[in-house]
Amino acid sequence: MTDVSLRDVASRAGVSFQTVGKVLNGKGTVSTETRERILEAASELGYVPNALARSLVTQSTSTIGIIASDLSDYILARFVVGAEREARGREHGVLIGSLNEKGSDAGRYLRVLLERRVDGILSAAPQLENDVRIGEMLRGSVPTVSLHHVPGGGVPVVGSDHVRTGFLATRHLLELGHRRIATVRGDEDRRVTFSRLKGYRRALEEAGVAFDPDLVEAGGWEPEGGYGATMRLLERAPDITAIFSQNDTMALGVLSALYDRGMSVPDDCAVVGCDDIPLAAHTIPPLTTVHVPFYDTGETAARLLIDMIDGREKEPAPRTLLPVHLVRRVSCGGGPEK
Amino acid sequence: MTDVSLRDVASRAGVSFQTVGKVLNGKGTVSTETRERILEAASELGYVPNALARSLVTQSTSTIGIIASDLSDYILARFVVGAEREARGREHGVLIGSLNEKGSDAGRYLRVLLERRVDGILSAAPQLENDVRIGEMLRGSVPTVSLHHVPGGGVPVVGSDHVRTGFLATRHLLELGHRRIATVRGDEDRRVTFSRLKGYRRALEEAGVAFDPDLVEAGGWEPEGGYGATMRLLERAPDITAIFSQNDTMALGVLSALYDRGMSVPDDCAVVGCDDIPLAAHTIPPLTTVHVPFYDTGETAARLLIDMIDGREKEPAPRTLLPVHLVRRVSCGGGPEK
DNA sequence: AGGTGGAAGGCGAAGGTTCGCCAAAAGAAA
DNA sequence: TTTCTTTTGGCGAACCTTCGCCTTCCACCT
Repeated sequence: MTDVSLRDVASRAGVSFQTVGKVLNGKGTVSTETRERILEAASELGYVPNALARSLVTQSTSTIGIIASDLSDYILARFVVGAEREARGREHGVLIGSLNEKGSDAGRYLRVLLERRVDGILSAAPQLENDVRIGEMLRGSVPTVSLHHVPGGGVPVVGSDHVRTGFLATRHLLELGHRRIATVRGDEDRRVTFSRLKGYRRALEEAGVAFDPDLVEAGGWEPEGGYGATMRLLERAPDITAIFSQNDTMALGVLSALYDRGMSVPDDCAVVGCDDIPLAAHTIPPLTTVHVPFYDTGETAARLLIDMIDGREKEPAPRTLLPVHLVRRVSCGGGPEK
Repeated sequence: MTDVSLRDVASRAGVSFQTVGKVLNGKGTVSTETRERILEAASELGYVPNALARSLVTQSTSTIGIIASDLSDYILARFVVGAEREARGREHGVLIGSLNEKGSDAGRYLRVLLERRVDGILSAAPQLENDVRIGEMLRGSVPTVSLHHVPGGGVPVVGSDHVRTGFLATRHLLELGHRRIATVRGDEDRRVTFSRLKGYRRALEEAGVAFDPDLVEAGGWEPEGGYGATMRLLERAPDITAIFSQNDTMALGVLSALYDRGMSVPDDCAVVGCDDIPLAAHTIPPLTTVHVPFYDTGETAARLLIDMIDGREKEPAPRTLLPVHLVRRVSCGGGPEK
């Protein structure tokens, strides 16, 4: 790994290093003869341009930083993959950091990104949505796009329509004739919980079904929580005929609980999830759910961010919501497709 | 984002920029008085050191590059999270790229990493395990550690003991008294498939059960494949009493197939998976599986890589295998714990 | 008084690029 | 032949650090 520089190539080709630069970047005018001599020298020496030096002078690293929650969460990983692909397609590198659960290392990590002079930042860490300090930092640094709310605003958000997600799931159950529809919700400190709940209530209202707070139970996002919430619901309101789980992961627990209670899905109780993670298609029975376009969201966010960096996008929309749609499978009955 | 440099801080504090450098890096000797003046000026101006310029002179970026498969795969994501956490704990940044399925963009991406002068590379893309050209590139550049085989060798590999994985799963079934044990295997072009198959055969052999090629069926890693493979197995060998699925994802399909055939798990057929992905604990019934420490593997790989970069590790072991262990749940019967 | 030594801080170079500008040579027009 | 234009390629500066070395100043010792 003896680094070979423009100078080395130049001395081998018998020209100045600036001329080599011209050839390699296809700028300026150089005779075909010298050009070939230089190209040959470069390939013989195995020249690899030094992006560091370039960035230093151009004041741009062609790198975006992603601040992410735990990447082993499928949903987050999809965001990131979408964003990374888009960024790479646009000749941008991706510097990534996976935060701890509390997000308490976000400040330090953000600083690392700024030291490395990333051209922009993509925030994909919902645990930061109430963090005022981080919001402040994000607003005041490089161009930023977020996949979640940023306290204080000023940072464009790209996401999906969570209200509609809750609405579609609930309306589907209503259309199938259910009237006692329970919901297993996520954490109270997350906005998405309220949005999906709002969609649930809106659908009930439209159908003229009264909202019953007894039918809402916290499930904490994970299967265990879904299991426990279902058991409590069944205890409290044995007359429910359907459950809307505010994500597919909890729905796994919901299904387990119903199974353990000897209830058949969808006959004794219909279940609808949301997110449409891959194994939703492989639960027993396959889960009807609302598809949320995580990959596209990441892609869109990266596109917007890079447009902002390029200066192509001067007035980014403060919110971009991608559409969601219902995916009918078996857990609600009513046939796989309308 | 008007960048403020050492010079700016210096002129505000009335000293030379080199002195500011000394203070900020805690090197040299500077009087307490000037030090404070400098610190104050730096914080007033919001000085953020420029890692680019530093790297240029120190010839080290404190950055590792990760070449990864699709990050939305849980297993890969765990590797990456482990590696990233370890790297960050050791003050290293992570530049990541998620390859396409074929890995055909690996060459280009590798070049990007080299241009950015990463200090080392972590390869986590099994689709490259037969790619001779990439093997060549990896061997001849910066320090590298791989999570999969690299053609031509010369790159230390960190992984888990796949043979033992297959062995433990199969032995468990044998111990429970099964004799007709089928296995749903992964893709033929992947080494892990052969290793797990080898473990399966070894366990059979130790127990004095003859290997029957009819009991091996390809499942292509995904639930659909596991479903199809199970159906074919049931057709061909209706006397099987247990199935070892070479990953948990396919096991989902195995469970669905058995369910659709009206067979009860574990009474009519026991199922054991491997990998221990989170939802293995939440299938119906909960899946007995072999735990594979993906996070630790990533962590270990990053640790080794950074030790190599530091020069702390001169003769890395060509192979480091982390231990795996059986996790008993319900899908094999025999009680949750021994 | 002469000498020694340490603290404080400045200086110059280097690291590998990009970019604007200038000089020399070559070709075209007069 | 002279002059003008174009092509070709060199030059210097800038980007922001780190690092080794040097100077200055002051205190202390003999």
